[in-house]
Amino acid sequence: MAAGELTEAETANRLMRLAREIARHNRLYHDRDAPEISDADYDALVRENAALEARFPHLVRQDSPSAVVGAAPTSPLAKVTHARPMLSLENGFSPDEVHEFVRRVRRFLSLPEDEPVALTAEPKIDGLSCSLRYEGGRLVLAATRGDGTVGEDVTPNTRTIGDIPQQLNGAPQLLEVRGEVYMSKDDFTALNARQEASGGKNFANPRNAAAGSLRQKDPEVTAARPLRFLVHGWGELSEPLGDTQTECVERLRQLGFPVADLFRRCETVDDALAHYQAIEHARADLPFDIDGVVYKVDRSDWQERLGTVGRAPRWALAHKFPAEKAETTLERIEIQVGRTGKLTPVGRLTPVGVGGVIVSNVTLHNRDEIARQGLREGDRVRIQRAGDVIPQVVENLTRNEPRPPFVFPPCCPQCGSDAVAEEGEVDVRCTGGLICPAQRIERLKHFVSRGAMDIDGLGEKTIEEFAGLGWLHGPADIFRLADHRSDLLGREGWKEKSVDGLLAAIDARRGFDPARLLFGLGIRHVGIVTAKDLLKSFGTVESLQAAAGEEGIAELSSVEGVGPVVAAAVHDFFHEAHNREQVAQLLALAQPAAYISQARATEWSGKTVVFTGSLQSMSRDEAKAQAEKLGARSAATVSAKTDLVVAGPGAGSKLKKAEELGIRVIGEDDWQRIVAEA
DNA sequence: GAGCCTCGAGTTCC
DNA sequence: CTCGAGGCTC
Repeated sequence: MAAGELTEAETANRLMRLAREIARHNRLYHDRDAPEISDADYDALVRENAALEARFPHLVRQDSPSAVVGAAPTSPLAKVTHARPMLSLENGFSPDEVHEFVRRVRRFLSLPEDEPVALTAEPKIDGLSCSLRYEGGRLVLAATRGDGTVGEDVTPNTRTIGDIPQQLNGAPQLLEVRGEVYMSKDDFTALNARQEASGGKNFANPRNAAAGSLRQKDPEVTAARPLRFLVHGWGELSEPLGDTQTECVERLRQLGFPVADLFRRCETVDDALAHYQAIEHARADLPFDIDGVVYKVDRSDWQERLGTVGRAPRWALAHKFPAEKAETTLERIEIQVGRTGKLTPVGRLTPVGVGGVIVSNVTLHNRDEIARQGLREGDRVRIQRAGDVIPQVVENLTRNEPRPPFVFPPCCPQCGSDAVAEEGEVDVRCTGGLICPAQRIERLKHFVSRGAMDIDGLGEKTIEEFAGLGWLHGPADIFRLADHRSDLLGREGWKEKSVDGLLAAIDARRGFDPARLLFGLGIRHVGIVTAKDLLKSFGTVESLQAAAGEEGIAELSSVEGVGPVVAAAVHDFFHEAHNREQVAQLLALAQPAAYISQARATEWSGKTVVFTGSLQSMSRDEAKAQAEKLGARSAATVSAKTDLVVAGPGAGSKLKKAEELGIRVIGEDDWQRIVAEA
């Protein structure tokens, strides 16, 4: 149906239908993650809409799909698990923190104070990280960072980027190059001008433009976008690239990868800080956006020893530029109720641009924070995006205006129960528990959320819809949704395909990971890590419940990482009759699998190692990190549970105790041999 | 008893 | 991503 064949009246009618249709597909895609039509079909609808609007500009609707922000879904690209995780970086904001970083490095490696620690320093480009895998010199796989473990396959798209070589000469057999895909400031401006001219959507900033351009299903779209690439690291390798970061980067440059002009080796912290200044100076004139400077320990062997903590390497630091700030008006203060009953005040702002995006909401954290800043509705405020992501109020510009203070509600705005702060706590909580509809619904959302049961097609909106119909009171009811199949089929937006898709997704979670089910219950202080720790000790949710019942606090506290507060929370949860009832139903309906520890089973998994005496070749932290890499734990004191003691010179009482208990004692050299073999 | 590290909880925008 | 709290180490 070409635009030219329609009369004006027919066009208006068609535009109305398109608006309705596209909005419905957006809902299906975003809220339910259960699209009914292919991306190509969806794109065709959007294109038809754009064509009609271009031809009849005066017919463009208030609710036009082209005006709705975030309307177009990004295509679902294939998922790729990284051979080695793509790490994030620790952030620092001041020269002090950079000095502290190097001190930490020295301490960890047991280096003397005067041992120089050379660093590399390079601009931190504001684009998106990408991993390029070359086998036999050929580009075989390109993936976005994603969550660091699993990214998206963008191989065909990266083949259209001129900076990225398709073929390497003299490269290692296996080489995973990592770097930043970005768009230059000039190209971004030009692209937006073109988008405007063709009626397409504007991008908020070069970063979003780069991300949107790379994550395209159709590589021809990517090809038409001016993307660039700069190398900054590597992943899996069949052979080392060099002995230092500088050498490795130089090798990659010779292989044909672009390296940032401002990449430098710095002999001392002061050199590095001077280079930071130089980069900050050059910032405005650089062709691309940057948000800081990245320092890395230059020596590869030290990088290796330093390893990682959490999801960041110990050998790198991102020194960020001060956050951009903006002024706006705090129009209203609203109170949200979370799944734990916490009342969170949220500020609604007159929308304002900060750091490349429009911000209209800001969290005000809690009652104390509002009081500390003297915030009231109508105040002018200065805001910034913390770590360039989460907006926060940094200053109340009109706090001296004589107006009454904001009154924090004494009751839950959702259920009317008392809202109180516990002794010594800053958070105000609704005391209504499951009486409170907000808490009930938030808990259900948590149960199906990505980190917990992760049920496809059961998003927040759907939970609200079903709870509103009275179908969901507790998590167990989710496994009974099949009973409502015919009712659901009668509802708008639910066709046979989407209903059966949802029911299949729920069925797929029977026999699922018990740790995620336990986490999904939403017991206070029990996140995914603690849930796993508990199951490691108790095996099943049933035995955990049994242990938590009578006098359970002591037994729970014996679990590593569980102290009196967490133990009491678990005990309290299972003490409540309706929780026990829900859990019983849930276990019967969902029948979670037996818990399997994720850690690789080695001869060291689960063993406890104690280091004592002074260690020569490594610091205590490094020794611990080595033990954890083997799957073992390190403890401070020798007890009957200790499996191995590593004793250095000067070991005293712990060594004696180990001998008394007949525990295996080895020296540092033997330990290093064990580590090297593993 | 103080300081460090890990984990949990809440939240923004796209 | 940040903040605070809980748990552990020294």
